[in-house]
Amino acid sequence: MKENYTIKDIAEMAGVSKGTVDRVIHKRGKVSPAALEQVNKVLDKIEYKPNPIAKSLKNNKNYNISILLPDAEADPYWEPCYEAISQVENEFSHFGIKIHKSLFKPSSTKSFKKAADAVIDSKPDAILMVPLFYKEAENVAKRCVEADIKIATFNNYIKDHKINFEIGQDLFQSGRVAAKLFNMLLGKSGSIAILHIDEAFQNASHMQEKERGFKDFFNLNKDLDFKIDVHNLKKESKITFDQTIENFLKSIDPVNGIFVTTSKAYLIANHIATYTPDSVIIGYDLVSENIKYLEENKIAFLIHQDPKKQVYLSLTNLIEFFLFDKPLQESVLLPIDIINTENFPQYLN
Amino acid sequence: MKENYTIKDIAEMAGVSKGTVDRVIHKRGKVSPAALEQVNKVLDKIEYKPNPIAKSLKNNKNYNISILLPDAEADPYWEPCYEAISQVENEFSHFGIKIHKSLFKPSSTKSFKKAADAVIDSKPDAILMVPLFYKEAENVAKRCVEADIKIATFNNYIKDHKINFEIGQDLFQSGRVAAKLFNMLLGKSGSIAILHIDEAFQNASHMQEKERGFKDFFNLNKDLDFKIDVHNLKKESKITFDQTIENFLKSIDPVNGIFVTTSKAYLIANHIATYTPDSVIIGYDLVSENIKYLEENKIAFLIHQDPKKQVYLSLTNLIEFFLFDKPLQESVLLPIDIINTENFPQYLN
DNA sequence: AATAAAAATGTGCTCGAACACACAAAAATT
DNA sequence: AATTTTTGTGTGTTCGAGCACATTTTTATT
Repeated sequence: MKENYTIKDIAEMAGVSKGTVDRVIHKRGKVSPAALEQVNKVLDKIEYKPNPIAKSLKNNKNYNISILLPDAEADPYWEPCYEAISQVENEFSHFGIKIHKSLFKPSSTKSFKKAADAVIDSKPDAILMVPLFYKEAENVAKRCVEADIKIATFNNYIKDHKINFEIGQDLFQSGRVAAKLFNMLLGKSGSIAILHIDEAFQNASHMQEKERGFKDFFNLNKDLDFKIDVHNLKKESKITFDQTIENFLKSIDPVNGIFVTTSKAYLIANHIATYTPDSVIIGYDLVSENIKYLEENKIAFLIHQDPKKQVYLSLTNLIEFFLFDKPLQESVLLPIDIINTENFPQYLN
Repeated sequence: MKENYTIKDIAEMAGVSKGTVDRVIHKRGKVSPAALEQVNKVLDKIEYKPNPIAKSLKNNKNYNISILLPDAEADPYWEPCYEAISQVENEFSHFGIKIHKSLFKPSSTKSFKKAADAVIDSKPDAILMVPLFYKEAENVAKRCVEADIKIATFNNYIKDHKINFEIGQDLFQSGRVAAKLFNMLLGKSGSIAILHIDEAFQNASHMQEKERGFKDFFNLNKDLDFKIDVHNLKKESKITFDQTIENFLKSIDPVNGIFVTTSKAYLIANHIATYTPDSVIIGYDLVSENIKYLEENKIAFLIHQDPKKQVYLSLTNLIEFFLFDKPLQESVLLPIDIINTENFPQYLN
């Protein structure tokens, strides 16, 4: 019963030509009521879905996808995204897919705007971007809709109905994951410092989400008694980032746990032995310095946001939409991976 | 430079007809040395890869893939595999892909053999199987090669070069992951019971691998001092499985940790409060009973083997191989996911 | 040199969808 | 009733690869 019918099959069954069937399917009119009924009768009986491969061949278009993402020179967190891009390029270049990478400085709104302008001007079929800057990203989305460019985001969410595909992690929940881990490691009480460490703070919303989730966990578990302090750390002028961190650690009382909401946990781990040796550190992201300290047991856990997978899935979703009409899943939430010394290698591929 | 050339393009560039180019590419002979040189000169200059979509359309074959897997009635661990199958069926039925599910009893070699015989007789294009029974699975692989059927495995590995695609987890390493988690939760010393709980033990190799990894971790960390005991538990006749467990717990001294190498951790968690209330339990797999006890904090962590993803990736790999000549990655290792109360929902999709 | 055999080369069709275009039938206009 | 206009219908081509078959060219044989 579940065969794959062709237009020709339907034409024969309805006693008309394939041209007529085609007009009915695409609602192009110029069909007599009698013929329409004949064809619809057949279409009701069977389940027709055009052969996606034939459709794609006929279409025979090249698709350009532009990716707007931060320069990994500024932050190695983005490095795995580049790998995903190369991988997708290799897999799909012979399907007529061209991918163009456009970098901006994660600390500069201006740099984002400039890159975005150029990318939109080049009129690609789709743009995949990291919407670090809310307002500016919204503006890009708006202009994409106007220019009939599909727009997708990864890493961050901007709650904007214009986005055709978005992928990322539930940051609030990832804060809760970290909280639970501390709870298991430290028991029913203790002191924890939440550290927001970043060069710049234009885009602080993701840290705040993690903080909210983290606190939420401890607030809802009434039998837990934790003292939680929040600190914002950014690079001070004149001294190095590392020295900024050192000064901070000198200034606080030792704590049982340190939750670093960014990928900069290694900056803390570097000095932990000296200033607060018994603190348990939980941080984010499998950047090489973090892994180094994880292996030295100076970082207890890392939470993995899998930027590579985010890019890979974004691109393949867009490509399969273009080539084979696969519907775009609007919003995808990736698992919140808990990483220790023993399972990190498998996440690096 | 990086354009997608067609056979027609090459024919023009070489000053021959597309038929000749085709013969050169497919090494079908009947080409004069002069023409061969002309065409090869062009082929060296450009990078030709036939349009996979056109190739697929021309080919226009239906592919049958059979899956040989345990009945989820016997063990709910396999349930997510069924979801993956439905999902792939929906996504690819219009590409001419047909999937046939064939179930066997995980406790019965005979049942596996019988199902395998029927499946091989039906001569599908590929068979995806769970090679629970080493010898029998090897035999299936051999017969598949003879019958020109692609053969893939998931969940377990049988070290057999005949397998075209295999996917699973590094079980030794997953034992180490569990060990590290106990280390973090229990500190530098303590007592841990390794429990192999299963109805039957024909296929005990995966438990032993986990045990080996687990012990390996503690052996290599000389500053740790843990007493580790191993217990095999299977259903005794006359009494229920649950009572078997209860009797066992009654019989042992309380331990600090319990490592369950199968998906049966819930059977232990059920009685933990009564017999060894301070034991930390780590088990495998997101079956619903396990999740229930995870949420009640009776199970500390679960390790996720993602059977659904295994099936999904196996099938899509085979399909893309058939449809678009994508090379089969021979051996895939999936990440070892650490699950707690806060991150399990994202893994269930 | 004429003919047969072999080798090389080009043409044309197929896969299924999509659409342009030619043609036929019905309806509207003189 | 003869014509133009509108509406409906079928045919043919395209996308690129792959292969069957026809045709041409070269080589071998009488």
